[in-house]
Amino acid sequence: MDHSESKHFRAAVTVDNVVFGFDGKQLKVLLIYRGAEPFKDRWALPGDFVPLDENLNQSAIHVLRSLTGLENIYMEQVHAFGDVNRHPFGRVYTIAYYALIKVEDYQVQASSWAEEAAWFPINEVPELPFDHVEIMEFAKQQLRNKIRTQPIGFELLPKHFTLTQIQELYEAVLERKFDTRNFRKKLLSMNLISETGYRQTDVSHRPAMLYKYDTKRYNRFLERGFSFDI
Amino acid sequence: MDHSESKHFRAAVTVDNVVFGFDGKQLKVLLIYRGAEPFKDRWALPGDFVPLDENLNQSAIHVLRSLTGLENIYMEQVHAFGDVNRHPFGRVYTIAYYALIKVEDYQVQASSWAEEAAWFPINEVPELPFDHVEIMEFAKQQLRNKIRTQPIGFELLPKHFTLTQIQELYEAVLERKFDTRNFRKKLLSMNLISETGYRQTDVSHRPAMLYKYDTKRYNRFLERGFSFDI
DNA sequence: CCAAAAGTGTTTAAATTACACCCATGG
DNA sequence: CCATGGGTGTAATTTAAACACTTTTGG
Repeated sequence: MDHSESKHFRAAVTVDNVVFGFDGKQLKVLLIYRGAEPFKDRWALPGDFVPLDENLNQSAIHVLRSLTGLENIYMEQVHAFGDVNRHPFGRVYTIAYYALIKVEDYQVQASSWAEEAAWFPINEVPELPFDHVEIMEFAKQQLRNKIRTQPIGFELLPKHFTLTQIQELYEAVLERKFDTRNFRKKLLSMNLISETGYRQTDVSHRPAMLYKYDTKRYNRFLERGFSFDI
Repeated sequence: MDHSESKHFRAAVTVDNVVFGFDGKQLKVLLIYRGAEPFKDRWALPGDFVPLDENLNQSAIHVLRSLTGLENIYMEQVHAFGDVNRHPFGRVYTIAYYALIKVEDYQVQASSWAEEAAWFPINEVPELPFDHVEIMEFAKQQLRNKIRTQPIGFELLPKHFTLTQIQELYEAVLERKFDTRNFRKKLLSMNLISETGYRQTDVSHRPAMLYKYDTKRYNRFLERGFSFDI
């Protein structure tokens, strides 16, 4: 008996990606201009159907690359959305993923049925189709929870970074300011990062020390979680 | 054009529920004895296909009731699992949910295609089919994360409870002991619970004060999250 | 009066907060 | 020499941790 013909095998599954980008100042989100139905000619989260022969997690990565050109991005699952009428074409579930990347490290290039791909400041996104507003809110909340309990943020900075860069990242994501001294004290006391010995060059002020992070300690923290209550 | 006939609408979606039960001493998980293929005659998480006309979250509740008789249980989504070969019948995604309930408050009764439904101590579960081991681990981890950042646990105790009951719950979930004095100090300082004025009766030792929780403050905490680092 | 669990305070250590000025570079 | 962001320390407060005995009830 071919179970694929049974009454249950009539659903479709998509992935929707919430790619947050940090440009050194503010938090942005990557949207595409849809060149296909439904909701053609609308800005939306980059998402597409999951092929039947592709694993879910893999598909999120592929869909993102296909629509926006972004590659080698670590994405984390957020939540599954499955209301009956969330998609006009039928019963379409979506699994949302999110990532946080450094805007200037990646080249965004719309392709496939995406006509454009562009960054929007997190507080200035256009009206979104489907349940994409809800999805974005979920992802934003998860990003905030994550950044407070996991040492996220290092992997998305350049290999060598300044303490100010990390602080600005945390401030952008959590939408609050930190005291520089206390922030550095806390960050350094975790021994997750160490000086490279190099400094910034060509800046018209005192050049900042460049740091790198300690992969081993970092992974240990990832497993156990930590508390970034500052 | 009937999009439901398109190549993408050939997937099925199930929900799998990880119901943790607390019996006052240890943490258990609810399994069913499968009376249907695949994996007939095996213990497994209570899960089933989501009907095409039912919302995902609703379905988790219905499936649980249908298989185990459990009603009025608050369930939270854990994660979506979607590897290509996770199900022998075809492309079947599953969305995992979890709940934490008090064992003695509910009557478990297998029905539908479940032949039995029973509680297993969390460290003595039989071999599980599908990717149910992975799902359970995910749920366990999420429960632990949750209990440390949200005041979970009150809603699953009786309306009036003793401080010792809460402490035992935390100890069971987090698998560690707490100092009674410090635990109480911390819990009471949050002002989430208050004395009812009543005490235990018919216990052959000093009767404990019964507490209730303050729904308003509780909800405020739920929104903001909190840190239960003790 | 015995058993069993409830209940309670203090001291020490650690973590967090608040806060203001000098430093190094490019132009 | 000016503008710019980098960089640093200490004191006060808050929070967490360790730790042992008395109380109340039923039997």
